[in-house]
Amino acid sequence: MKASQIGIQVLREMPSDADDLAAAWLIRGGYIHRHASGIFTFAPLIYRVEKKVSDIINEEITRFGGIQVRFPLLQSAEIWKQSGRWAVYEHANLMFQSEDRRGRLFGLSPTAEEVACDLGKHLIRSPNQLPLNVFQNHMKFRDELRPRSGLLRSREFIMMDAYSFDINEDGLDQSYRKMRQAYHAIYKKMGFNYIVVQADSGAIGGSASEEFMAVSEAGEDTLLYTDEGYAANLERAASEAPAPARAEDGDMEIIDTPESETIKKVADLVGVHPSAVLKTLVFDLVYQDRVEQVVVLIRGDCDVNEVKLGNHFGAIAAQPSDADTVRNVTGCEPGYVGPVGIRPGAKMIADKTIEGLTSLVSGCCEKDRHAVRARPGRDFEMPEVADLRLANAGEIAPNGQPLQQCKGIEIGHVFKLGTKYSEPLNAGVIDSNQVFQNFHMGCYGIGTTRILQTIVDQNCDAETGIKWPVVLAPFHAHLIPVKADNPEMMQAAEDMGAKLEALGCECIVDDRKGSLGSKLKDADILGMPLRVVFGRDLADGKVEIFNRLTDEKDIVPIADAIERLAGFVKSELDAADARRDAVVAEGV
RNA sequence: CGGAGUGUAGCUCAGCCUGGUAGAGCACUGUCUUCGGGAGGCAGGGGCCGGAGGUUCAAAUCCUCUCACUCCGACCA
Repeated sequence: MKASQIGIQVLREMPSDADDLAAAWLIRGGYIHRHASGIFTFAPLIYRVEKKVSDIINEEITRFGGIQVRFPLLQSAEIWKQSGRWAVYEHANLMFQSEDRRGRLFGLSPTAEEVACDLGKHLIRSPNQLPLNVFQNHMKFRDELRPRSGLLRSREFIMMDAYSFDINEDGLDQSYRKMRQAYHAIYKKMGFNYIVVQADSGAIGGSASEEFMAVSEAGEDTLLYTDEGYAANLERAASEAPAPARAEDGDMEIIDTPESETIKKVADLVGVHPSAVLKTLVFDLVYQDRVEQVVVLIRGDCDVNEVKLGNHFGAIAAQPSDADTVRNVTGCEPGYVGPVGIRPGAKMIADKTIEGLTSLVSGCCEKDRHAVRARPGRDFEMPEVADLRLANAGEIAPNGQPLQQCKGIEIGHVFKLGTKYSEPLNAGVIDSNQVFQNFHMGCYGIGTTRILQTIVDQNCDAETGIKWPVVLAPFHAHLIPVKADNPEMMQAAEDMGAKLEALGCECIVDDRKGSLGSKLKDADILGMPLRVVFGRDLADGKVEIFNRLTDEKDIVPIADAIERLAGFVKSELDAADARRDAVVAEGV
């Protein structure tokens, strides 16, 4: 393929507004072009990568039992209302919604549980047809409040989404494990550095859920993990809270604490550790049809995990209430709220960190005053207790090991949905006992376009550019004749290109005019793993070959160059397959 | 949705405060000289200065309103 004929345009400077290095390289390399906020055009080179990524995904999902289908992008509001998610997405304002000419409501698919469930309902008439696992690799639309980081959070993207149908939980377990295995095969083959973490189910819902996270500083998710066995998204992670400071018992007393609206100020003023202070917060619980408030009690040195709180009450979301709401609920100024003296009838809940504490500094719902030596159960009623605490690095995980922290990009997610969708959509089959059973469903997502940028993220440096791994590179070798108008150099490059292609090494011949320096610079940025320069050594029948992945440079005869380049490509592709095969061999 | 910014050539930006013929570098076209890590000369093409109103003899520049985009936060497969 000739470089002049496939629309290559490398920018001289970094795009000024990119917040993400990998996105900046993709834009600068001319791989992607921003059309509007969170919407991109894919140029020919990145399209080739997308194709390779999709091929690997489709092949492995198929290997592990998936069967490819196509779901509508434009989906009727009716089915979303049946599952109850129209309101969820409306609340988040996340779905592109519009009307047809007759005023019927439609939404652009942000995900496809409803239509998948509907397909299952029509396709499956007998338990003998189970399990079924249908998947597609297609566009998704989400009207993100704030698109950012190039392809990592865009409003239009490609996602592989799979939906499994089983007749009972054991079947679902099996389907779930197979997909999990398929994911490992896919990410190993692509060469990702990733970990699997326990996750919150979010708007999709369901029980078990795990995320596949590419380890990256550019990631939006914070992950907590231990050396062996435990890893979780911060919003889901559990840990033991550090032991609280000892506090002196005694009778409760109300004291003056002027201008002490924060935990730190109160603790300093009274002369205790923050862990001896009771933190009292008011949250809005957002439901489909209403918003309620709840007062949360937690130890002063800990923070509330809003996801855990929302999940506990089955709410769509939990968020801190504004100051006026706090006043309405508690009858006092924010900063001095406490269970002591709170307006009667307020709904309350306590985090586990409060259990067993006998002497706390607490707000007493009077401005500039606090209660000291307040005892739960004696000085105020102890409400329901739950784990609502945000875990921190350094604390002890459920497996007894200390938690470490890193950032991650979510490149895949697996969910056990159970009957969350099949029940409201009335989807299922009659089992062998003549009893109707709702499908036990699983759903599974891989961010295909997100992978494109994540691969760059893990395979680039800030100074020179991208270094595509061989399995996903748009082309394997970048052939550069020093002078494009020198017939011998051009001919040599084209000859070698043809021979390499025949051996499975995809080539791009840089036939563009321009100095060698500028072409090498472009090659650095574009990041093909192999490079050949046809120049002064051609007189001796030699070329310079350069391996960007190993940094090896050599001047060798043309025939040797062909052998080494094709050999390298083959060994890299074989290695990728071997990584995949190792996963397959593990079995399910 | 809160906060902070930015819209001038394909890209990066200057000009705006203090109104007076629309600029630079890169990219692009032609040409000559170069020719192994972003070469140089000459000649060119490319703009309703985001849009709409206003003020003015005169607006990229001042005023009002709008739209778009970016960053931080909130939110989020």
